[in-house]
Amino acid sequence: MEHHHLLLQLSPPPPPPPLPAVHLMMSPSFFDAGVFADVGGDWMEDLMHLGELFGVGVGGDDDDNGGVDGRVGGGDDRMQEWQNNCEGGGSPDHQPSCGDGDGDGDGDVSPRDGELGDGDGDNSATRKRRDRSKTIVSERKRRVRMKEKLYELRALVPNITKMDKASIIADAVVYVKDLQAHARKLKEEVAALEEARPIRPPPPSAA
Amino acid sequence: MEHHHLLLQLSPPPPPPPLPAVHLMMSPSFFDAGVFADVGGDWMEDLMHLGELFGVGVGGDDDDNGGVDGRVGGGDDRMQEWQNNCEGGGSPDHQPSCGDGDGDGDGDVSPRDGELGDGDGDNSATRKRRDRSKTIVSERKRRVRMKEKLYELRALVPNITKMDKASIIADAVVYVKDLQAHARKLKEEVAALEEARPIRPPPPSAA
DNA sequence: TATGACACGTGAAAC
DNA sequence: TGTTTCACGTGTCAT
Repeated sequence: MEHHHLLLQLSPPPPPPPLPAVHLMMSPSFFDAGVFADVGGDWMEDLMHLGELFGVGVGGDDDDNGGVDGRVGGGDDRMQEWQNNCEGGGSPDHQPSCGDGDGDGDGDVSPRDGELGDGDGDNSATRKRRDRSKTIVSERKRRVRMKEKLYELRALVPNITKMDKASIIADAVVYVKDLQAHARKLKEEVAALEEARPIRPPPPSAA
Repeated sequence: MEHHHLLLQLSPPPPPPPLPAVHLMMSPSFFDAGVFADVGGDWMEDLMHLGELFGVGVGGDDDDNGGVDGRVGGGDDRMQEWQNNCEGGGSPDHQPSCGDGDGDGDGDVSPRDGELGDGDGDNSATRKRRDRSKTIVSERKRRVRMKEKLYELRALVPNITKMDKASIIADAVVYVKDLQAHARKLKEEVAALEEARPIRPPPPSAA
């Protein structure tokens, strides 16, 4: 714990340092020889989908940020670490992340599909592969979106102690409580002050 | 098999709506016959670790929440979905979630260890298994902690539009901005009001 | 049927 | 050393 990282303590408006410089790297095994080794021919759609996040392929809504407010944190999109892309590479078939007992043999198509049908390269295995990589991209977008929201929340809270995701939310919680209490106190103070002088209703100043 | 789980649906905090009734279920295959089928003898520590979350084993700091304030959301610990517990069960060895090319044959010891040494059941494989399940539990605790922080943040924000994790944070962001603007306006209003009456400095009511 | 949200386990990395 | 945080891919459920 203690995670010193950098603890930059940025004030809300000014340039937001993109958070502790976590992971930020690109594994050399991506775009490596092993990726294009024994796969048949449909690795392209995987790369297209996987590349959506970078903005290289489709001009997409990568930076969603248009939901809450105007400007927020700025583009702090970063590249993640592609550990072992696990798809399109050495093991084309799914390794379902756990021994699931293979009770449901619904899919489980023959591996290394693609050139065994010769004519139709769009059998169920290819289709499954395709929308799997689409799911991966969607999930990654979802993660990025939540992280951005977390960053703008962090940018609003003045006293950040730690940079953990959970600690950011915790600090935001105490800050919101403080702010609520402060606003309430201020409000009743202004009420008492106005009550002391009934004449001249208060200048509304700003609507 | 198609283990349909059960969907126990216990409601965590009584007064506040417990969030969208997300997943909340317990698979019947946990504590099932398959778990104790062919594993040798060291499944106990796994269950002990895995059971820490429930509070059955170790009297631990499951409900961390004691960091921010007094009461907040209450203990909204809930049980997660144990899809296929993947550890200690049918496949004792690791299925590393992806074909990692097995370039590092560091571990990969013979499965069903534990009673083959008779005297020392603590070889490297067992040790690795053990601290792996410990990592799993730690990670799960981390997830629960962050979720709880998110819930108390949600409890503070009055106008919640959606129940998504990202939307909760987004609504909290706009609420904090509103609150800050409101407090600032109130503050200058009270300043103007005090300036209009210099005599008798206002009793601070609550110092 | 397809998409979104979620919890999970897991390797890497920072402490 | 071990612990903790993180992003990832994946299966499942609900819309």
